[in-house]
Amino acid sequence: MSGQTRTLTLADVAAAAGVSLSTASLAFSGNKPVSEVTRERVLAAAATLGYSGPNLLARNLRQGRSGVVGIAVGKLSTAFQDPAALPMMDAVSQVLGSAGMGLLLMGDDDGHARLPLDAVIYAVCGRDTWAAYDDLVVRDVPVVVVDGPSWAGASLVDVDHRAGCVDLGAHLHGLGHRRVATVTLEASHPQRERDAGLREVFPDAVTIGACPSDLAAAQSLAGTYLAERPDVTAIVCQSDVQAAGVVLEARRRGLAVPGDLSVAGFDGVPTPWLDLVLTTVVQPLAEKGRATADAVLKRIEGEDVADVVLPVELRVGDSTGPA
Amino acid sequence: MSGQTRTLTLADVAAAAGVSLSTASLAFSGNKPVSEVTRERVLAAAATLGYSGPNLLARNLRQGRSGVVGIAVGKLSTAFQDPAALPMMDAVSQVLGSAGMGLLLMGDDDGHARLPLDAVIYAVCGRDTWAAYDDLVVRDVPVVVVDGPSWAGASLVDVDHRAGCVDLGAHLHGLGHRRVATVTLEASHPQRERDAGLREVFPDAVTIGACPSDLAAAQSLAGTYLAERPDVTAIVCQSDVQAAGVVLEARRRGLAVPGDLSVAGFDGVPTPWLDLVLTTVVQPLAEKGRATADAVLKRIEGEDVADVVLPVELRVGDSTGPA
DNA sequence: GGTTAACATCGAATCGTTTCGATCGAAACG
DNA sequence: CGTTTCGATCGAAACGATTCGATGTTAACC
Repeated sequence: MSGQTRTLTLADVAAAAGVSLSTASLAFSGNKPVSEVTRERVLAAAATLGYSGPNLLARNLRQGRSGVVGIAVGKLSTAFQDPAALPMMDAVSQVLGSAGMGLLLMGDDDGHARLPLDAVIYAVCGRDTWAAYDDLVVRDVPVVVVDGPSWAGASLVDVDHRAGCVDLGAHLHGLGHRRVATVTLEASHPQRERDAGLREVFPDAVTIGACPSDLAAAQSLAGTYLAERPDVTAIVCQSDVQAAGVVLEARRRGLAVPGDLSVAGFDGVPTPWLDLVLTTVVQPLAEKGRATADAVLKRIEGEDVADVVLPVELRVGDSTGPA
Repeated sequence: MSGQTRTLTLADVAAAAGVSLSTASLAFSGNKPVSEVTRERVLAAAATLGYSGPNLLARNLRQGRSGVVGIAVGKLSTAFQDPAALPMMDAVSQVLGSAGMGLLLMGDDDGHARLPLDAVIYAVCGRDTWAAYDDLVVRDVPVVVVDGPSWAGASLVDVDHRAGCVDLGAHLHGLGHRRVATVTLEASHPQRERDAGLREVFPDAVTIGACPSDLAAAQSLAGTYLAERPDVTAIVCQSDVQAAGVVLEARRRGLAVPGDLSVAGFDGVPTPWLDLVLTTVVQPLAEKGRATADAVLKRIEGEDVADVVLPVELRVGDSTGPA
């Protein structure tokens, strides 16, 4: 009544219920059996007092974990624009969520060093985020890296970029293509692996250039290249979005796809701006996310985790045809 | 050497440095002045022992805050597919980040009730997330709602959807349009406001239907409508993505935009799949994000925050013309 | 009927800081 | 020179739970 109402604690509830502090704690957490009648008495007392449950910060301190996993994604808006990122993040969030943990976005910029994270995922990892990595190692925070490269002390979840591109190359070679060009991503582990895979089949593939997974960027890149009327019969892109851009641009210039030019992508994401099925390498995105989350949870429990490399699958669509 | 190395605490550092625990704490936090020589002695001791800084969970408990702000976004992949969401999130993350706070994604599904959040943002708030809202109120967690509706106890950040649509309607009316149709979003506060605004100018506007902010969905919706060869001269969409879909579909059916049909959108986001500038209502997305983050920070400090309604701006592009 | 086992409850220790209030010496002031 | 002020340091009290080990109490078993 008079004066500031002090914060309610579990001790207050215990007193009101006529049980010990420890019993009240058990009534809430259920970590050890409590008789039904006592539990109800405690919960009733809590309801009467208006106690809204154990203080989570106190629990965190005692248990030595925060329940929060960070995910480094570089610049937010860039990272999420990649349609391949979303299904993965979705799966991660779902698995962690059902384990009672939350996913915290870590931009490049800011001082997340001050947040108590139970683990960190390096997903669309820019070079910039590596600095923070050392700090995590010092603080013994488990790290899981998605899409390589492998770091000391970090667990790895990856897909077999290389094999996928080999398959794709073989497919094109089988169709009779001999002169192919490629649109790549900016330098990164997946970029290097995919390129290497393609070059196992076509060592002399022409690199048109690198650009982000962005429709307009790929379109303009393809535009300047196609303007020179090159004699390639196929263009392999390192993402479906790029491939879509190339298809649109080719058509704009009067080239039939796949009649005059075959185009292939990577990822296996929806391409709503195309009316054909893209030939591409399909990543198991959701599974990648789940594997990542599983690795995180295991690492938090202190278990060792073997690196994971998931298989990919070539999907032959309508965007590739005989040379 | 022998045995498990116990966790290092600030007390160990203090002892090694020959100062009191409280002084050691101050040396790290800088919350009160400490002589230069003592600070260095403490930091040196910490470095020698391999102490990686004060335990953040303990600090959180003591200070009564976690440094984490939740953001409710419904299903992750859906929320982030909306290009209008990203610049806002980006701004939120940036402002919070520079205040040393982190942004935690809250999906519909899971038990984020167990995480100690300092505040929660309801952004792309589905009906589903409301249940959790009551819980937040009980626990006295500040809530900021973006894009309405206003809830008891929550701060509000919004843009003037209604006025924007009135302006847009006036623009079309000025061009001579009298029969217009509209593509709306699923029921939500912005949806209702935008519709109401349009109907201030065109009370009899035909509702084509509702769909998510998704190119393909809008395209198919527009397709079935345009197939009936309606006599409308303009279609107003509640998002730019929808508008882009309508433009593409109209052209596919041989209608010139804006010659035969004017099309307008809402948001002011890039539409890379169009070669024209969309007439639209431009939201100040980054500012919306900043305002949201500011409100969050103030509410955490216990300050009261006035609701914010940001102005929008009509951008006349090439997708609308005389009726 | 005596020995175990299982269960419910309790008291006390612990998690590792931050921060309040007091102390002490030195500098500033009139 | 006596008094105030200030800065640096310290000891002790929070912060609010979880959990270990101990203590009765009752049920089960041969």
